[in-house]
Amino acid sequence: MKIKDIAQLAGVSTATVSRVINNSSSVKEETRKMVLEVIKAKNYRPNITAQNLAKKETNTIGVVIPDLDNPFFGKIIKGIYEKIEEENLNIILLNSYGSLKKEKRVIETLIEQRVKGVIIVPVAKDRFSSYKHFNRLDEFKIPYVLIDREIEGDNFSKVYLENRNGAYKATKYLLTKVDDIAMISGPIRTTTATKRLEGYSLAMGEENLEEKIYYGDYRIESGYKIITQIIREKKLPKALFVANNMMTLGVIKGLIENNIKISENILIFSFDEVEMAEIFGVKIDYLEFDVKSVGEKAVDILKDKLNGDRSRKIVKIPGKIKKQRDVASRGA
Amino acid sequence: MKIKDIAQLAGVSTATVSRVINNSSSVKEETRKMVLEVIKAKNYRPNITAQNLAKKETNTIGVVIPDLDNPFFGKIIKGIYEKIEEENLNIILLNSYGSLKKEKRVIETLIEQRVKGVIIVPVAKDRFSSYKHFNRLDEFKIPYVLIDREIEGDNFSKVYLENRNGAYKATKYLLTKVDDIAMISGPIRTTTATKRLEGYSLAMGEENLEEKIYYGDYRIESGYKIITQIIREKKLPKALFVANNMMTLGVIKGLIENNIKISENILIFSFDEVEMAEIFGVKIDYLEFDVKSVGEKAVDILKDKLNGDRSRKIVKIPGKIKKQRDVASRGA
DNA sequence: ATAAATTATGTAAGCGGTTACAACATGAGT
DNA sequence: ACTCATGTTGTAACCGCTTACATAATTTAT
Repeated sequence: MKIKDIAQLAGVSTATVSRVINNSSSVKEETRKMVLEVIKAKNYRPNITAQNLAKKETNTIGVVIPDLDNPFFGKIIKGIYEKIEEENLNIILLNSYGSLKKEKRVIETLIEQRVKGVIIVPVAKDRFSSYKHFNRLDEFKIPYVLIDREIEGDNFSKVYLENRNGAYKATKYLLTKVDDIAMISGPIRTTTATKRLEGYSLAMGEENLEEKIYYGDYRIESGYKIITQIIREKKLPKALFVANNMMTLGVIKGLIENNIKISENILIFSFDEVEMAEIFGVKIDYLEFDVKSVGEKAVDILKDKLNGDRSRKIVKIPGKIKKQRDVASRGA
Repeated sequence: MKIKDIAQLAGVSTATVSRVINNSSSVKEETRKMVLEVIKAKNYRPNITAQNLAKKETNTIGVVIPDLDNPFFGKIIKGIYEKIEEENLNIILLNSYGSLKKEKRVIETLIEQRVKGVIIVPVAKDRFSSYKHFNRLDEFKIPYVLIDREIEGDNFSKVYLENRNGAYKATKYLLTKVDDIAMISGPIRTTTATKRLEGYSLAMGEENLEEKIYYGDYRIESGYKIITQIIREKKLPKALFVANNMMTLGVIKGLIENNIKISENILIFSFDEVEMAEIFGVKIDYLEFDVKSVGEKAVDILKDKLNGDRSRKIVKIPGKIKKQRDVASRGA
């Protein structure tokens, strides 16, 4: 069942059918109705591939994520989805596996697909390693926006969490409680880690306090190892600012195993949300981000670009300090 | 830059270029090299839309999920992705939001896209409500496979977790420890809940033990409410078999809040994984499923169908009883 | 009533590829 | 040298839809 068949059945030309499908130029009300009836009767659906070819455009945008089953990215995808759904666009989802090589391949795929735009979590930390990929998109005039990870010295449009300021706020908050604050940082080769570290340093510096920094790699085990070592060496600070939620989980595990009471013996602040903590009765504070909005903002920017806006846009998602409800509620 | 341009530059016909791109019929080695050089030099990528139209097929499969940021589905998507990646297929991801109406719309979208196949988590519990959608796919000869949720009395190909037997195994396991086992079931309107309940009943019946069933709705709050009530009424069983991980979290929360020691005062068994438990030092047992393989198997089935296999395929993913490591490891 | 403007429709040329078919070149067999 | 099979290439139709342009039908203005 193609447009020609419908045209024949309705006794009109394919052009007319196309017009009613696309609501483009004027068609007599009577004709329109008739055509619609035939379409309905035959349960006809235009072939989007053909439409796209004829219109020289597609209705899909590419979304590139380094890890498909990470709920953090799930939320971002959700944000993207809800926004583009309204526009009748579709998502084609790709996994970069956090590898530069894969990222490159995946971008070529997106080019072949002639997607309308791209939203991507870049794997590279510095612009040199990934400039070329993104320039390829430029060649094909496919607009894109980077999300979540910053690239040092880039000039791309992007949206990400406020790392520096978030860490600063977090540390400032901790400083209202104690003055002995250590930090478990992410790997310094990542910009997120660097920025978060900067925020911590700034806040500590303002009070002329000594910094104590441990370097992890953003993963659970890393947080676990570090806290275990700290405990062994009996160097427990009054408060610990952990650069991401995964490492926080490792820290929590280590503390629980060693019977150290979180919030009594030590304050824990996680850079981002650890939703499970409350459920398990562990009282930590964290920065709460509207992660979904990362996706939403990215779509907004992409839409602007699709409308010809050539300016560079940067959106930082602000974090909100979230204090765990106190145990008081237990007895209630 | 289109195939014609490449042809011109290489001094051959578009047919020849197409041949080297597709590695279809024989092309003289010399010509092939030359064409490839031009392609490389010009960084040319064929337009897949055009290819698809000409070949009357697409390279995308549709994946419909009811909840984009649920890591459970994330794992399934990952499984699907890894399998289809090898085949040079792409995923177009759609959200049904667990709504029948949305599901219907989304299927029409997939039809318009003329996807090659569909993998979908159906929202309906009974076949009457969703038969029509799926028949639409049949009309367009688009093969599909249902995952995760069973539809009562259907005749579709599908892959899902072993609900009945899993629950049976779980209960049997608990029976080796205690004989006072209550169950928190999911909503009986879902087949998963019904099957899990059956498994529990069967095992209890075999021992002539009394069943004690509470009905929840698969969500955290529901588990929390139920356990709170049980505690208030002082009806705590020796063991509690909870029909899914979300409700288990609610149960854990309630128990912790009430200072009831899990595994000392009560045994908790979750139908599916609660990864966080170990981290937070909570000892529960659960059925472990290779969730990723749900996606993988679905792709296998889809591939068979694409190769013309018209048979109905059903795959049940087996669950493995996972006992939480004992606290012994703490001191070590 | 007639010209001009407007609306409704059809014709046919693309969109960027693939592929059936035909034509030509090459090498083997006799 | 001639025939035939095989390998290589080109021509052009086609995939299903959109749209510029042309034409026909209708309405509006005068």
